[in-house]
Amino acid sequence: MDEKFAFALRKIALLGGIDNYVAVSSRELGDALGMSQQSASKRILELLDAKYLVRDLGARRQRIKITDAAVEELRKEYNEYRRIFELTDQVTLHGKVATGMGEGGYYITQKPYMDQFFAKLRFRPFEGTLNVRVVKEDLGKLEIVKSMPGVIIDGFEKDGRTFGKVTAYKARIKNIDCAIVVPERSHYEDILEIVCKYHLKRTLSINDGDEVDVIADLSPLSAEDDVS
Amino acid sequence: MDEKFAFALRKIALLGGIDNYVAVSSRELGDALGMSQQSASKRILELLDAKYLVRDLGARRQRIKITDAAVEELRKEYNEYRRIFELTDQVTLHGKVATGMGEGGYYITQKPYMDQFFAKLRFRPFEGTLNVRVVKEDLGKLEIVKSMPGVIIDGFEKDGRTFGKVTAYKARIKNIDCAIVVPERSHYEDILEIVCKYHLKRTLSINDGDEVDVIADLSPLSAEDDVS
DNA sequence: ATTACTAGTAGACGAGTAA
DNA sequence: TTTACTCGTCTACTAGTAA
Repeated sequence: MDEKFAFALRKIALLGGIDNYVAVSSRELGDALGMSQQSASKRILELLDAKYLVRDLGARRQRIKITDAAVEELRKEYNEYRRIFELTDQVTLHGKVATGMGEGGYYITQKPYMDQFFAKLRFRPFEGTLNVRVVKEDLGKLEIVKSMPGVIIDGFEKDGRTFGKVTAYKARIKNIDCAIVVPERSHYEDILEIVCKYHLKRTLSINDGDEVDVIADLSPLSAEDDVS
Repeated sequence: MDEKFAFALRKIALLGGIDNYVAVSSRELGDALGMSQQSASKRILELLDAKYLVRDLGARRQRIKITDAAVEELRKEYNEYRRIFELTDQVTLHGKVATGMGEGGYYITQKPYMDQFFAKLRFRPFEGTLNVRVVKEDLGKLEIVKSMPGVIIDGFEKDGRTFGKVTAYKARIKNIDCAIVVPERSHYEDILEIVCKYHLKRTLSINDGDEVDVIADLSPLSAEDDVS
């Protein structure tokens, strides 16, 4: 997204246009943005065109509201600031062990994935992933983790089927090294898929529904050290 | 600050240039900013000129670092995002009762101040302010409070002496209504000066060094309702 | 009051290139 | 390889003004 859009959307959000329609004239917005009424008017039209803003153009005063797509973009910037000011080198994600769909395990145990895991993360995953449903309050932290570079596990083709690229992030559960794996096109936004050389449920004596803390390692250096 | 500066500084901070010199070529920065090497080079020169960046121009690779002034600007934007995504209508500031310098009380009991307090906040302050030193972790929240409009108490002149503008923010301590007052040019960055119609120390039985929570009211509407 | 068009201008950007 | 100059283009802005 264009940075000037983010700037305008942020100011509109501060004026209250994030979950309600708010009456903001182009002059007022211009003042908030440090620009002329004309330019603010144009900016509003651009934001409407980009579907970042919806408007209720009344007779006297327009009322505007930020769309979900715009909130998402703003949250990305917010997460950048959190990375700058809040986070050190690790993030704790709290969640509940979810009933695995099993499918994740099928994917990850494909040999090309396994070989890359061993080369890049130095362990061969146990055949099966632990699924953790992250609590709502920590979804923002999860977004931050996903915004990090991580370790890229390349995709491949086999028997005419495409296995997509996967990003892995070093992590720990109760001091056991593991990795959070995020398929290129993951559908479950709040589910962590975790791979480990051990059978985590057995090793840690945890069952579906138990609460766990997953500590994701964010230090970029640790992900970079290559096979010697 | 120019928004394009903030954008560049944010990306440099994410690349690690916030508390260390970091090697970032103009091409790398250009990639991060979605612009050409030439433009990124120019942006760096502009930031150096504006004292938002310092540089160690080595033979092969330049190393850059963000200045404190730039961090301050970034923190302002961070606080805007916190207001958007974190805060509801109140902020709790934790701190310790500090030994009052007494001077705050002298200022606030000036009649022109007192009259405005009564007109705008509906109470006459007890002659004396309660000083609370906010814990380090809550200084960010304090900045957010100060970034809100608040209630403006106009300055005045008396006997050739200038009494500056003061901003007041509605607040509560242990359910007693009070106000945080911030002189236009306040020197103590971590000290809250609190005024109340009661003698707070006596009423609440608190002494220097005691820990207190000050709940600042951020809802903009409550500050706007005028004298009827 | 508003919103938003047109026209003119300043400045932001990238290509080419030097050091 | 770097950084950063000049220069041409194009875009983003404001002023004037209409509706």
